[in-house]
Formats: sequence, C-alpha cells, structure tokens
Amino acid sequence: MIAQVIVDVAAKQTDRIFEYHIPAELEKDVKIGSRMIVPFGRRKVQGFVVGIEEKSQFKGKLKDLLVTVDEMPPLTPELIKLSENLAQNIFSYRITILQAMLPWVMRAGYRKLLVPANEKAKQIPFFQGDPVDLSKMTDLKQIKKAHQLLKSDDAKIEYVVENRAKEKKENQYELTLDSAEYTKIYNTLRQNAVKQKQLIMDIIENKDDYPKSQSSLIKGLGLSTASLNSAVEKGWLKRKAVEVYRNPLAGFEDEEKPVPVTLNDEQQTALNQINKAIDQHKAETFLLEGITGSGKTEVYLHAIGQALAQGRNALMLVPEISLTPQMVKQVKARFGDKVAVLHSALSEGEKYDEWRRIRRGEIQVVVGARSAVFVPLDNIGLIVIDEEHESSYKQETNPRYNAKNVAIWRSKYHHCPLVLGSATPSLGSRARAQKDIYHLLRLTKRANHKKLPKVNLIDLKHVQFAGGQFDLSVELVDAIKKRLEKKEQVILMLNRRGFANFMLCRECGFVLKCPNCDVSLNLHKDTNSMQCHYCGHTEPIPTHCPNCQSSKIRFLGTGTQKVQEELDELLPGARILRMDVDTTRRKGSYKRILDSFGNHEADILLGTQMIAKGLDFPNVTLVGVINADTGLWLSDYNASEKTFELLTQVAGRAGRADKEGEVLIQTYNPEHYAIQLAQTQDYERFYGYEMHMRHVGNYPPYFYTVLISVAAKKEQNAAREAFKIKRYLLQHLNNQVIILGPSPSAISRVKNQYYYQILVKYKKEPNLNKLLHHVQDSAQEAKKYGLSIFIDNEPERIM
DNA sequence: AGCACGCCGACT
DNA sequence: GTCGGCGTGCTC
Repeated sequence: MIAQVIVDVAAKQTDRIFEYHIPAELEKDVKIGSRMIVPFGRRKVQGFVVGIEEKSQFKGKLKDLLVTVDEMPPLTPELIKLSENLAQNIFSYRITILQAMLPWVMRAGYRKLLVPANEKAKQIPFFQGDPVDLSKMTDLKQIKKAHQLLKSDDAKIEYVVENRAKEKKENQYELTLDSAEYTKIYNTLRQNAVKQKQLIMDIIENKDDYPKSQSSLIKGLGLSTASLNSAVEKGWLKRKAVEVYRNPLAGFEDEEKPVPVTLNDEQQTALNQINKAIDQHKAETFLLEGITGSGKTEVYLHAIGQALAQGRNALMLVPEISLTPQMVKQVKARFGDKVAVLHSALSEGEKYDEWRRIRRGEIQVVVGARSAVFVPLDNIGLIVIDEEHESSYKQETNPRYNAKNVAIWRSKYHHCPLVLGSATPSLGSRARAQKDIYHLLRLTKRANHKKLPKVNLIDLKHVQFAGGQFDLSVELVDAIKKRLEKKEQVILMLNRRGFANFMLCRECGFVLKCPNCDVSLNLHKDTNSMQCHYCGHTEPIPTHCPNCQSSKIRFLGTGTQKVQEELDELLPGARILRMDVDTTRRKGSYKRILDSFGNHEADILLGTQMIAKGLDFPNVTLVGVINADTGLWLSDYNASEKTFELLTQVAGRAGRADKEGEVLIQTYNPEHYAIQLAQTQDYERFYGYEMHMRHVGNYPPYFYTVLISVAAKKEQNAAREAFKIKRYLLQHLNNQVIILGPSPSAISRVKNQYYYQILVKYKKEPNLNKLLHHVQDSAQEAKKYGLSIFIDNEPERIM
C-alpha cells in the first residue's frame, strides 16, 4: 500500500503530495490523518497522510514510512479534506494549514545530532559519551572538529524529529502495607515526628481514599515533598506517575446549577427553526440578529441541548475577547464536564489536553475562539458563531483563514445548521440574509422586558470639562457621581491604553517616535517608560526634548492610565479597576478583575474595547464612552461599521437587570451617521445606510476583495515590487476589476519593514485565483531579495 | 526549507 | 593543491 503524504516543509516546491510505501508492520496503524516520520532527502521530517492508495504513479523507488507519531491519527478525514479545500482559497501551503489545525505543541522539532560512529570515537572528550547537537554549535573550533570527525568516519549525522508535546504526569501514592501494620508504625514514631504521624494517621483513617495524588496530600495535609519522599523510602507508600489532564477550568467548579430559563416568543420561534434544521440534518446557515440583551446566548444553549439530545455534538465559537469567565461559567454550568474550552489564556499544555479530550471523543460541546473551528470533533450537530461580526474570526497571519467560512464548510460536511449570532451583524452576513442565502432570525425584544438603555451624545466641541484635562466632561462626571451615590456601578470605555499617546516638544515640535516603526511612542506610567504598541520597543521617559534639549515637553493624548488618574482626583474614594492589555497580561488576571468587579469590590470598570463585549453585570447602570471617535477616521472602508458595532455593543452593557441603564457617549463627531445611529441603536437603519455607502464606494459586500501587501527593509524596494505585481495583474485581468494602489500602509513602517499594498476589488474574475497563486509562488523568489509578499483573501483590515 | 553538488577564487 | 563561498536543483 502507498501513503500520500504532505511533508512538514513549507515551501512552494514541496507543497504537494509525496508518496511512500507503507511497510507491512505499519499497515494497521497508517490511516488518513496519521502523522508519520518519513525520510525526505537525507533528512527525516514529519508528514501527514492525506491519502492511501493501492498503486503509485511515481517512477522512482518509493521509500518506506518510518514510524507513526501518535497512537491515534490526530486529524480526521474531514479535516484532511478541509485542508485541501482551504489551500485552494487562502494562499497558504497545505502543511501550514494542517499544522494550524493542531495545538502548537504538536509541531515537530528538528535536531541534527553528531553521533560517534564507533567505540573509539565514543571515548574522545569531544563527545563525552553523548551525541552533540549540531544546530546549537556556535564555536568555530568545535565546528571544525565536527567536520574532521565526519570526514574520518568517526562520526555521522543523525536527524531527529522531536515531539514537543508532553503529557502531564502527576505523582500518586498508593499503600504498600495493611492497616494493622500502619497502626504499628504509628506507635513506633517519635513524638516530634509531627508530619509523619499526620500522614500515617490519614492513611489509617482514610484508607479507601488511596491512592492519593501528591497535590491532595500536600494541600490537604500540609505535608512537604520531603516527608513524602521519606515515606516512600521507608516503604510505607509507593509512588507512581500517572497521566492527568491539565484542568483549565480549575476555579469554575462549585457553580450553582442554572435556573432553567423560559424563552420568550421570539426566542422560541428562532429556536424552533434551528431545532428543525438540527433534526432534519440540514446544512442551513441562520443569522440570528438580536439586540443586546435579547437572550441570544439562551437560544444557543437550548439549540446545543437539542443537538446533544439527538446524540450529536456541538461547536461554539466566540471571540477571544468575550471568552470571559462569565461565558465559560454559563456553558459549563449547563453542560458540565462534557464541555471543552479552548482559548489563548490556556497554557500550551492545557490546550493540548483539551484537544486530546476532544480527539478521544470524551467531549460533546466545544467552546473556543477562532482556531477552535478546526477541532477534531466528530458527529457535529450544530455550529454556533457568536458575535459573528467580530473581525477576530479572520486570522491575520498565515494561514489567513476565516473561521466563518470554515464553519460553513464544516456545516455542509456534517449536514448540520450553523447559527451566526450578533446584535450588529457584519454587512456581508446581513446582505446574504437579505438574499435568502442565510436564513434571518430576529430578536427585537430584550429578554427581560427591560427597555434598551437611553443613549445620550455629549458633543465635546461644546462642553465643559471636569478637571484640568480635556477628557472627561462635567456631564459624564456628574452622571458617574450620581450612580456611585446609589451604590451602582459604572463601565467606562476608552479605546487607548497607556497614559499619553505621544510626546510633543513645545519648542521645536518634535514628536518622539519609535526607532523601528512609523508611530509615536506612548507614555506608560506603570512601567515608567515610553512604549511602542506595534513592536514593543521601550525606552526611558525623556525629561528634555531629544531634538533641541528644551524642557518644555508635553505628553498629549489620553490613555486608560491617565483617565484612571483623573478619575482618582475627581472622584476621591471611588474604587476603579482598569482593564486593558497591560493589566490582563498575566494568566488569570482577566478573571480576577471581572470577578472583583462582579463582587462590587470596585465601582468603576475602566477599560479598552475588551470590556465592550459579553460582560453582564446587573448592577451596572451607566456606561460611558470617553472618546467614540478613535476608530472613525481610519482609512478602512469598514471604519464606520466597526465604530457603530463597538458603540452598540458597549451600550448593551448597561441596564441588563431590573435597573434602568444609561449610556453617555462623548464625541467630537456627533453628526456622523455611525454615531447617530448607535445612539438610537438602530441596526437596520445603519445597515441600509452603510450598504448604500458601500455601493457607492464599490466596496464589499458589493465587491470581493483581495489585499496584496509587500514588505521590505527599503521603502523603494517594497514599492517597486508592488507596482510590478499590479502591472502583472492588469495585464491578465479584464477591465471590470478595480485595482487600488500600490500605496504605503497607514502605518508605513512596522518593525523596520516598509509596507506597500494593493487592493483588488472584483465581482467575477475566474482568472484571478490562478494569477494570485502565481504571485504567491513568486513570493519565494522575492524573499531572497528581502521582500515579503502576503496575499489576504477578503481582508478584515486594510491599513 | 534544507541539503548536496558543483563551480570558482583565495589561502596553507 | 584544498577550503569554503554561493548558485542550482531535488526531495516520494
């Protein structure tokens, strides 16, 4: 038998099938989706089996597969098929896509070892008995020596493929003696052997609980590893390492069981339609358009319940940012330990364990962020994508897949419905619902009959500011005060972290910029440094202008840190929690902040857009947006859409329980339609207006788009290559296509690379895919000259 | 990608 | 004469 293999070498020449002979002893283990070690040239590499055939067309002599990596194929035939389909659409190598389907730890590591070839060589001091890692060898003399040994046949090179994945092991202690003997031991122990007595007493009293894990002994009895070691040495206990799953949901147990919620008419109608599709195994895509607080989550959970009742599994995607402890808690409470959760806050090991639970079929419901769309879940009966408008469903690095499209593919494969839910659907999805490609389901009422919060705009052009800065209007501060007096809570959003976002010299106009990027440095008070938000560069805060030495320097622009400071001054005694990338970097800090706010240990939650989604705090009655304009004038065609979405989402955080909510939006552009319509929270009118704008501007969803970016160290090189690509495309495409650019990116330099880009807009262009693949192939050639070319099909961001 | 082969100029 | 630089081509 012959195995068709995609090898782990990401290059255009190797982006195809290589065939191997399956040795008889491996025949039962090799399946489609298996991960194998294969000989490739003189190396050994990892590869994925994507096909098994009787015969090969290959004229040369086939090599044998060497070994299987896993006891169970990590990928399913479905995912193998999906990888093939994706490779045709997203301009990535197939191996890159296959790798993206697996947890990062399953990526192979490669090492090149120099091993002694004979007994005599083993003795020489160079080896010290062990092989030497050639890739780590830097010393010139050593390298010379290595060459000598190779030449004299005293050493040979061995290629090793390593698996990074480590199963977590935990020590368990089991009893070796019977109870009578433990009693004897207890009586012989010295009076001052406190810990040992404690241990033996525990053994006598709780004999049936053994074997016990190391952590339970240490935590439960307050023992140290030292005392356990001596117990093992004395033969009282036997130690065994057992494999355990890491538990990413530690801390989520002991939640009260949820009260079953009765759905209102609209929710029930929507649910019925989804359930019908589940029952009938119909691959239908629903767009669940429900205003904030209309109870979309309840509909999802009921539908998931229906899929499970049918003996099928469910996959639910949520944006990273709303994978809050609150959300996880809810699903976990409903479906218990049938649930696996996958998101970036997990350690690599935890992700690997969750993934294995899924692969082994121990899981029925998966909740995860973008990459979870690739989980090896079988027998899927329902896929849900919450907050479907979120741009985070599109991966912005290779492989540039869109989880929404992948989900549609998988829904067709499994003949199961896909539910896209949002209060503010993306224009693309809403337009498809208009054309009956998706089935539109609308929830227009808040589930708890509460009115939508009242939204007021505060025109920053004509307003009095509280305090000495021009950030907080008197109106907003007064409103906050009022809420605090009533012991209610406030959420404030400012979409900019740090303290101030640039340093300006009053004398010469100098602005301190990042040495690597074309952006100004931000002042961060907590770390006492100037930071670049693009490359992470930091430097000390200047006291004088680096250009003219003047001391008249100012730090302008407002970030969350500065507003926190201002609030401290204006509202002494108010307890403020700040939540942004800087305060949530550490593992678990996200949950800590939200738990603390939920327990009313703080009055104000001040954060960047990460607080806009999915939070549900009944005591929050006021939401303030400090500056609604930050995203409005970006060059992206969807800047208005993003602004409208963000404002509507954050407004939805107010008045979620029985207390009425209020929203105050500070803006310099109160007449802008995105902001006006966010005030009335009128999605349908926004949709109508924005569609008109897109139509006039020839933008999606009226046109398809492809973005080609070129990056290089020298600006001219990037530009020249971009023009070359444009000429090539123009030559081969008909004239209905619109090609914008090449133009420098909005931030023309990031990490010392200059970026130029071309936007291709088209309606029907059968030739384009082929041409773009050609451009992609030329990318490898261009790489030699220091040029990087990226092709992004249907980009979410054009900057 | 990464490795070998092969050709050419610079050194023990 | 050999060492090591890089261009070229191949990997089942």
